[in-house]
Amino acid sequence: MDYKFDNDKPIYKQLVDQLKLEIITGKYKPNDKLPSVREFAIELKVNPNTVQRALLELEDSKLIETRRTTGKFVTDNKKIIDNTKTEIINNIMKDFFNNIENLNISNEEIIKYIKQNRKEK
Amino acid sequence: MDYKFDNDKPIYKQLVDQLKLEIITGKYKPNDKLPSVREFAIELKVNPNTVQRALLELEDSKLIETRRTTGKFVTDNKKIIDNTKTEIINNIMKDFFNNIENLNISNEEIIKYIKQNRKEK
Amino acid sequence: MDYKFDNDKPIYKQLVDQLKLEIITGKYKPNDKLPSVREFAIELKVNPNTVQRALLELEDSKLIETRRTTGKFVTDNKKIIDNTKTEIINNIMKDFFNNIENLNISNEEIIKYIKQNRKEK
Amino acid sequence: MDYKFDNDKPIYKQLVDQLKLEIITGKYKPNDKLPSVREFAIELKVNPNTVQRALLELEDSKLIETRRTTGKFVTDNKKIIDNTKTEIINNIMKDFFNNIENLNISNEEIIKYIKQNRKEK
DNA sequence: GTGGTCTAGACCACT
DNA sequence: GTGGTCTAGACCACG
Repeated sequence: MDYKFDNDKPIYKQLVDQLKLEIITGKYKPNDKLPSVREFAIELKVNPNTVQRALLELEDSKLIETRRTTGKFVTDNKKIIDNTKTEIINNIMKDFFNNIENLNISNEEIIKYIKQNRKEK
Repeated sequence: MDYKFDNDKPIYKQLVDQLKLEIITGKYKPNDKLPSVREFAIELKVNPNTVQRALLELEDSKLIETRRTTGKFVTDNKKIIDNTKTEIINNIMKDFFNNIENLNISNEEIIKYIKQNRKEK
Repeated sequence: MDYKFDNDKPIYKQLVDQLKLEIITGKYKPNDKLPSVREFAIELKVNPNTVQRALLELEDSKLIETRRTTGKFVTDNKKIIDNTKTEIINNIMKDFFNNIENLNISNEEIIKYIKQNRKEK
Repeated sequence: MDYKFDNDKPIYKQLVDQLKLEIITGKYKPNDKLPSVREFAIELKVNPNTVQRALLELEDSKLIETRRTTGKFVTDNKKIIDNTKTEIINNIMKDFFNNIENLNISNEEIIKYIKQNRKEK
């Protein structure tokens, strides 16, 4: 795992996004134990508080839960994970639609652009 | 014209984006005179410094130019406007591709989503 | 018996409260023998140290006593049990009064709320 | 205003509760500007980060909003404030009911206790 | 060893 | 001057 942070967004927010992604794509599975705050901090070379803040946000969104003194775990509620995934996709699409809204571009043109420029894996 | 600003982005940057859009979509045409900084400020209910900063950035990108004592005008260089448009579109698409990059979504699915959810005007 | 612990309070404290309740409500009667630390630990799926700590606190409050080599027993001093009960009730009421203290709610309203929402058994 | 913090709860949480109360009881009114983070910190003799954390939580619950560079303001959405008030009351009552649930106390007894012990203002 | 909280102090962008 | 972020480092309760 190799995270690089850019300067446009707060690190903790990038971390939230990154971890969300890893949970909804199954890299971290339900009930998996996350690395401890300290381990994360060392691995990512950031301050433990920064990690803590990111994990707090994930916990608020119910994607992870803290079991006292034993660590933090990915939720076992798959519905929450699925909902999160749908929500993320919808947000991405909504942002995208907003961005091109005023540019008078047809769906045809967008689709053409995608086919020409996006390589699938 | 009724702008609302959100708190996530600097106002001046939102202003830059808005004005860029109005130039490349032809709402402001080449050689049009822009409202004065003061007028903008009153209309948008923002600090004149904020307007000033936005216009400065537009001037840097050559989309507008200051003609001494008479005001600020949209460039008459259509190529610059066209390039800006292309650049904006490319950026939007790039951001979009980045956002969905790790979600394992095929082009097919994206196209389907667009057809189902984006209404053209 | 099926205990679930929440993460806001220390487990041992939740255990103390639970056991206190079972003593003052007569589920465990005076002179009853308690399960051993080990049995408790298995039944509740917690660390034996946690059980130990809870029982220690109960012993401090005189509600249970250790008889060497034979185990731990609920006190036979009914006055202690009664006092504990009164104390618990007073604490609950005191907390409750504190909580609503600044909300400008009259006794009338509280009583009405109770009548409407609390079903007795 | 004179806050004292106890040691049972995190300071930031006590601050959240305190401010919530002051908002729902109208001590801070809709659209009021809150003292700045730094002012709060000095007044309460805590670290600005602690204040920041509390205000963040209030913002999450929509009770306050941040207007960039100008400060933090009580929401102008009275519905949110009302809902918060109802929610707080319900939580207090729910906790109370839970606490006395196993004690076999009748509504009559509770009401009598309240009448005897709670002095209204 | 685990997370939670707090402090002190710094730097930054924005207006 | 305003809030936002981050670091370094400390202490605590819990199990």
